[in-house]
Amino acid sequence: MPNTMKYEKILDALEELLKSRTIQTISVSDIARTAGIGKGSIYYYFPSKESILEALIERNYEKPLDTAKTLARQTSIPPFTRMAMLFQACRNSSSEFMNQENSEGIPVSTHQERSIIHQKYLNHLVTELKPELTEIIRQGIESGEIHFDQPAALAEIVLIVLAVKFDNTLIPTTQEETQATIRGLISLLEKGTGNPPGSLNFLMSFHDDTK
Amino acid sequence: MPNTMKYEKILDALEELLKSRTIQTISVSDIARTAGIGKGSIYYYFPSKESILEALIERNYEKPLDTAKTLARQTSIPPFTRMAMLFQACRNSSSEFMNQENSEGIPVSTHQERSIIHQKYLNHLVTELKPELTEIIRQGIESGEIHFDQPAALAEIVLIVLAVKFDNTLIPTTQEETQATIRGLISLLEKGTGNPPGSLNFLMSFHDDTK
DNA sequence: TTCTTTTTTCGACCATTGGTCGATTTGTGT
DNA sequence: ACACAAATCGACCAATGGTCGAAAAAAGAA
Repeated sequence: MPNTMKYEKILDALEELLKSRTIQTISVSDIARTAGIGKGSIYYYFPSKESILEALIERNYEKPLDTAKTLARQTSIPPFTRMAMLFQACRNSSSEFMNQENSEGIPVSTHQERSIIHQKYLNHLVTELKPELTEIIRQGIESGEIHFDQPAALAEIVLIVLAVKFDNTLIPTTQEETQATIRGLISLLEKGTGNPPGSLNFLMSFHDDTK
Repeated sequence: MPNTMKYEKILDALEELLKSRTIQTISVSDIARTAGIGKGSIYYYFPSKESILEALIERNYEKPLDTAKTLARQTSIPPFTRMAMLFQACRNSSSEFMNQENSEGIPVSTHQERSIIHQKYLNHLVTELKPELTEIIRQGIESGEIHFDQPAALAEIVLIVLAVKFDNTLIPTTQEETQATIRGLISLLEKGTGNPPGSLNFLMSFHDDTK
């Protein structure tokens, strides 16, 4: 508890700098200056520049993912509703600090430079949420709302598609295309889980929020 | 036609070096030395180090993707068979120069460093193959073999899942898990396209090749 | 061939970076 | 007050991506 303060300060500094620049253009000295500490101190808390970024990513994901997890455990709520909530949480966590700039006007190369972040995001989101979504689906199967015999696989498929589409830099497409794909996924889910067409449309709701 | 030779030489050099090291640990001087030319010449053909990598990736993807494309156009072959062939092509192109090392023994951080390559791969594969797979599906719909009203979305979903799972570094899992997910996808496809269970099992065939 | 002009090649050079290190300060227990 | 550990710092280092002007090759022009 003595020194966590400075540790967090470093993360804050990087987070701040990351809003207007890419990791590659941010030097360790920049981080130190922004954090208001000496450069040497940085390496007292982190072994490398890369590790700072990883720690920041971890920090930012923990919160939304944790809430999503506890949310997912509310067995009183019907499975598909919880699924929708989980989607929502995904979406929020994704846009949290990935799309700090409206991605217009940023050259393609800059997108590329963020690849480590995006990859980490994809990995975290899917691996962390897969057990939760699997459990939700399993409960849905038991209660007869979902007809599919491979809950884990289904969970992973859904998460992969959602994560990739939410992070619009991995495969940049227009809003319309993204929506079309999500709609297709829902359609596929309906037929695949034995639900009538349109019954899962409410899963889309998370996607047309304000802004 | 005069100087393409040296251009290719640079790409060859990077490709060679990439087999044993990561991009970040390869300096432009290294590339120059390996290619047997002066460092300055590199910047005569490429504007930046990053661009060399991109050109290399482009070069390596063109071949397998082109064959996959022409393959996909053989309307005489039934849709699902062509789909399987396309999957196969995906798989080959993915393992071509991503997994040059047996990924055992490589620290996680090293995996991360390759993220740009993997991201590029994912993007290329999906965007290039989506129109082709969409067309195949569309034909399958017309011929009554596929019942699904959003061919483009379905194509993208399938490609995303396959591309992510083939590239086992984005979300590293065990072989068994990967297989389980693919099996789930096929299951989902069967139910989603109105085909009897097990009828699309042959799509798995591509996955248990030698080695 | 010889002269001129353009294209290509090169490595010394530069600014900057990630990371190290010993010195110095701050904190803590006795 | 003392000793000892924890924490802080910025000068310093080796190495990097990229620049530049000079010089060699190539290509015309005569």
